[in-house]
Amino acid sequence: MAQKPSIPKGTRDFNPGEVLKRNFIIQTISRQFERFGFQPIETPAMENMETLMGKYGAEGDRLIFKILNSGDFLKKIDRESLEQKDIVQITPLLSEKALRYDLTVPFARYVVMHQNEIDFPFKRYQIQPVWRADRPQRGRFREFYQCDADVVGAKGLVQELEFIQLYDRVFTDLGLPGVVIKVNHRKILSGIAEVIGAAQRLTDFTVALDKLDKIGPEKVRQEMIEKGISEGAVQRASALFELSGSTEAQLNILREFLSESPVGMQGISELELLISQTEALGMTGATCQIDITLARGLNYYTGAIFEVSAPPEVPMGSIGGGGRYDDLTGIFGLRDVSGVGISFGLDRIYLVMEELGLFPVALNQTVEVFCLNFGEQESRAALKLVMHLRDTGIPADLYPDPVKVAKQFKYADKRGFPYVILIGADELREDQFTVKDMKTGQQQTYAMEDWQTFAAQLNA
RNA sequence: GUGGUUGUAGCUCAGUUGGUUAGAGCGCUGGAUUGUGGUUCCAGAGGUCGCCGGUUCGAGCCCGGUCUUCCACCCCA
Repeated sequence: MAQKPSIPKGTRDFNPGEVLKRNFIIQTISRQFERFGFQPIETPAMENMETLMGKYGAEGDRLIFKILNSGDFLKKIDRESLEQKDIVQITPLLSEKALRYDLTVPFARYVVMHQNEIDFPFKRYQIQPVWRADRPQRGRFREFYQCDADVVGAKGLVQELEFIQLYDRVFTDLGLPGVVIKVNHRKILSGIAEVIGAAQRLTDFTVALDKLDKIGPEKVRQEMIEKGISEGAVQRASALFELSGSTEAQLNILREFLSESPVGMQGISELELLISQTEALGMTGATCQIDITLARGLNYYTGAIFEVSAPPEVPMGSIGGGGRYDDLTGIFGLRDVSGVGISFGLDRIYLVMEELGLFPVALNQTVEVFCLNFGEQESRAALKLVMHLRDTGIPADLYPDPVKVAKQFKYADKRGFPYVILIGADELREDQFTVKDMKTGQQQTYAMEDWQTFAAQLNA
């Protein structure tokens, strides 16, 4: 009995039209990555459990897909640990591999393992799927693609500057308007926490602050207090909740607020430099603005942080993010390697572009010339012509069976082929071929030896 | 992980207070002078109503479970 086929929750099939559009995005991104000097690498879908666990916080560990060991793994587990039902204790015995959760941690592992072959500073890009055991929602999948570019072994602020330019160029090439690149600096956040006396609760503070534009100042205050930040501290921070105005004005207020915090002041001067340099360089489409509420959950960031929001008319959350992490490879034993990186969320960019109708229409027309099949003799002549066209670089195809002409035309129409070639008994006899323009319906006959004339017209 | 939501033909959906052989549009297949598609006309195929169990004389409809979809949290691309 046939079973009804299905695929796991949060995963998708991609049909030909979708793949062409996804490839368009991937090609646009990777072209710019290469133009900016990044080199491609790939890493395995699965990593050792220890490589991933503990890198994304307690919440992240829960979302890592674990791979069940092969063989009689239950034999190794004693009755006692089974009966205790302690997941944390038993998991390492059941599973020693997991699907990668992002591309940054595998990259850090890669850098450490290949440190002797790598010429630093190393600029790499990587476009591969990642997996998260999240609950699927719109723009949220359990299998999705990240497009990452990172530099390791470079401390200068010029890298951050380059990443803002890279974001700008990619979104310009994609034709996605209204993209805003929000920047902040982890040291500013540390400084604020320090000044208000909540340095111990930096993560709780930033996570709550990050929600400001979503839930409003009142709820943010509430959440901070619930997380154990003192009312006095929250009160002091409140002054920053309504921070607005020009970049200049915001920085001035921050400078005053953080004057007692050397760390905070350092963050301000870096951010200020970044913004002014970006303005000096100019952008081709996107805009760049300071957002001190931008926090980004991943706690390995230590310097500038970026986040790219979808255009306001499409509710989608962020379509990219990144930042500087001073010690990502430290946990794998390689100290003092500073890194900066950004990521593009392919699947969300796809949804945004689809919603706004921004994909070039020409993408789905793969085959340009389609030859009908009138029988054995005729199709042999047709195939010869098709091969000539293919060798000229024109995508051409031949219907495989000599079925009814109406059926072949119907097929050509549905596939959207712009030109149909007929070589029937008449054409074969006269050594000719007839071309039908499917849009206008007009037909023209060429001598077989003049096929290059036809090919030249297509390319014109 | 918490709370809610959805599931009927390939697709989009109807289906009255539980009551005979479950419908529509689109799509699909075939036909309307065997070398002409996208428009028209005619005919046809296609469903164990997500799955498992329960209530009932009787369940697409009620109840429980499960999977799936989408949404809000959490978190994030």
